[in-house]
Amino acid sequence: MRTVNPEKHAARRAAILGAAAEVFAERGYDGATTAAVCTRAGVGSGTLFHYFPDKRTMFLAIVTDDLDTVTTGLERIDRTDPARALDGALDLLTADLGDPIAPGLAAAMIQLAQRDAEFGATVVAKDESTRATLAEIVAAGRESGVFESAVDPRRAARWIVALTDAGYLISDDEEFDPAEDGAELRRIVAAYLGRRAGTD
Amino acid sequence: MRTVNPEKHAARRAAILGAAAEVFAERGYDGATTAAVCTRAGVGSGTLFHYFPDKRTMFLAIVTDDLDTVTTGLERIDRTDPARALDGALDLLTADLGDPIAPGLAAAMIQLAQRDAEFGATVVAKDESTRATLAEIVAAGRESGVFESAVDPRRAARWIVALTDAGYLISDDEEFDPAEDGAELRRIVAAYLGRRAGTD
DNA sequence: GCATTAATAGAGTAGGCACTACAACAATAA
DNA sequence: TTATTGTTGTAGTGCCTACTCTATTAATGC
Repeated sequence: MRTVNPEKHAARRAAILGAAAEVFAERGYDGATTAAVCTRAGVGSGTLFHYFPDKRTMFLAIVTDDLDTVTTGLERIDRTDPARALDGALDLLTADLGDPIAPGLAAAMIQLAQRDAEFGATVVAKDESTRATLAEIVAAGRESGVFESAVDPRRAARWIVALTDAGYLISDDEEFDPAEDGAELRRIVAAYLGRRAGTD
Repeated sequence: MRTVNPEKHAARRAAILGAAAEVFAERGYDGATTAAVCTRAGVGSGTLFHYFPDKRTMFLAIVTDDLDTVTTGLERIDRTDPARALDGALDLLTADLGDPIAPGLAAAMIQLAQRDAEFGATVVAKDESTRATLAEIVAAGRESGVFESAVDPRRAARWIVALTDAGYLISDDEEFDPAEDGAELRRIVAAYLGRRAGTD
């Protein structure tokens, strides 16, 4: 008999996923070849398909992990103070702004979501929960008077998510600085919501 | 003898480009097949490659046309009044917000720009000229006191472009409304720049 | 009408793709 | 050691890709 070594298995799997994420980010979903992933991960194709049944599953594993981190994080946010809750939400949404593969991965996601109905549905679902949480925070902030602008909470939530997405798209720019531009993003959101001075 | 009919040639070429734009938007650059373009345009592959030497040239023709429209438009903007100039620039940047193929095309652009150095350079160049124009408008507005926030003009220009890009990203959403959300985008920019009330 | 040649379709081609079959290997349990 | 079984690499396999070749059609000038 021989038993499985779950640690080694998980480590190898993670290494392949890391290499795959880089390739997907650089070449997009269709542009990424399994051969390129094998080369970068330093494994043969037999090994690759021993760990993952197909290319699509590999991509889903990368992306849904990232999305889950955000959505579960948002659920755990303490919403008693709207200003703090907003800060926490923005922290989560902008957590990977410094990651160089983030913009490419985001573009690949958009691409596949448009064609793959099942994948698109899961992305929309995750997005919806993010928006719902943000909308609640915005609504609470307006009621308590912390946010003074007359924004529609749902529309505001959509735009805040879009704004963070936009951050990822420009994050491969030479002039982009994760810290500075992260702060700028917060300033834009604060101005948009009419956040009272001294609450940040 | 027989001469070329430039009108018919141009018309056919435009028809193929239109079909190609749809396919590129739906499937991304690598996902789009020339066969799919042929089917949608209703031509054989021989015809397709009679009009375009290869797939890449086809994509460049679509994208550079779009980019040129924006950059040349921005150059022609009357910059005497910063508030009006900003409005005009935003009009140009958000002109295609209602176009259903815009988000897919944008994603395909990002994807190819990351891998194709020459194409990436032209995209960056166009982007740079857009940013430069916006930065000038923002700087002028700050000097004249129309924009009251202490923003860095270049950074603000980058984020305004990012914000319009964000608009395209969410424009395939069910809840998206070109008119309403276009207005919301202007509100965000106005709040961000601290635009004095009554100037819009 | 006739010659010329642009325009077009469609079969064909070489290469690259995701994925598989399989043999060899290596780690464990007895 | 030996049997067992997860793990790995190599050499495919058939399909799909961008693109080409060639024969045919049809529009023009004389």
